[in-house]
Amino acid sequence: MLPPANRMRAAADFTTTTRRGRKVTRGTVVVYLDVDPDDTRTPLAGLIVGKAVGGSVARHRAARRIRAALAPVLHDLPRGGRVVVRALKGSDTDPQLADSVRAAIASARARSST
RNA sequence: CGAGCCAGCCGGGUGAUCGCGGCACGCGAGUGUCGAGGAAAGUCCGGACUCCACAGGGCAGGGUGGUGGGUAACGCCCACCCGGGGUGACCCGCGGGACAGUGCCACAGAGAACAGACCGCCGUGAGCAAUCGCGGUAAGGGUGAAACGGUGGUGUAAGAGACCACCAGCGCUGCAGGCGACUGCAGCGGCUCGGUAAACCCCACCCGGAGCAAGGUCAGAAGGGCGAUCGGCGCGCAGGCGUCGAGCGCCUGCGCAGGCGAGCGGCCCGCUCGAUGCCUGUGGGUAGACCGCACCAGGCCGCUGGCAACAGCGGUCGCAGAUGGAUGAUCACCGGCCAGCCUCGGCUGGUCACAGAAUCCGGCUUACAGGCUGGCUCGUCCC
Repeated sequence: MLPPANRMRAAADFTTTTRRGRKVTRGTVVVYLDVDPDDTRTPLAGLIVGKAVGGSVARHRAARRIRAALAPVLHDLPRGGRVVVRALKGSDTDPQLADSVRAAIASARARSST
């Protein structure tokens, strides 16, 4: 589970990140990354897990695995960083899930810094 | 040993690293402790709790349906009865009423609900005859899920409960057993009556509405407006009188309610509230925070009562509480299950179900890889 300070809770954060942020698709996940230089808060991360993933058990498993993959890379993000990860069908059983999440974030950072 | 019936239970384990939520303690870093299920599911019943309504009565609407018990309650559970199935353990049944009324019963068939006559049988008339007409009949054939009792006899032109005996069934009476549903025995009766109520309906009993986004607190305007009671009357219960009788009318007693204005949650009679109020106006909000929110119809053990469901008493335990939503991620070893190989004990590969709390309990229903325990029945063999 993510530390409380890094959890994205407000609906407004979700909409701005998915609209303004860099979008990178890898494997069974879609990552949106947005950096707001005027915001000095710690980086926030949020998840979108729809019914396409499966039933309640499958959705929770996908969310937990994505959060676990996200935890080690969160502190590398700059202040004001906003990450939203959307789970696609099959992500609850995808063995490469953690690699896909980290690769997508790295790719999005590389593109936004240019 | 084989086949089967019933009840209860488990439903991965251990370790390492990195994490999350609640509670308690601590100034703090932190420490300790607890952290998904038998179905948490479907949301189909029943309750607790909350708000609204609530004197009482009637109508409408919904539900339940053998009997007795259990329970906070139930459409649940237990025991029994009845009907059906099985050699048996045992299983199955939305199990009141079809002489209160109405409706419906396809196809086939001559005829399907005050039955009916196709073939046949019998009598009679015509005809040389084959055959045809008229009448009688329902024993035999045929149709159907179902054809208005069965067997034998008397009887007859042929036949028929037309009559007789026994049997089956229906109804009534008596006796015996049972708290009861009901059962057993005896007698009598008309001689025989269809099904469907998960069709309307009738009977008995039960039910106010909405739901934890219930509901409450933070939450607070200033200003303006709105007010009053003498009607002889209402409802229920009991008793009396009138009446053929009554649910009708009158009288008496007891209990409840109380006239104006406003409001009223199925409808009506009617009822409720009334200045800490209502209406208006203005400002804010569009699920924000906190409370509700987790210790109870509680789990386990023992004793007592009961066939049992269950109840009583004593002891003991503390058992999730999130809100973009915790209860996990990764790895190693072990263990199930399936397949292949083979030196019969291992190796290799695959796989480990259904499913994730959201106010809380009691049930029902549905889903579920694999496994364990106990009791019982039938068959075969041995002692």
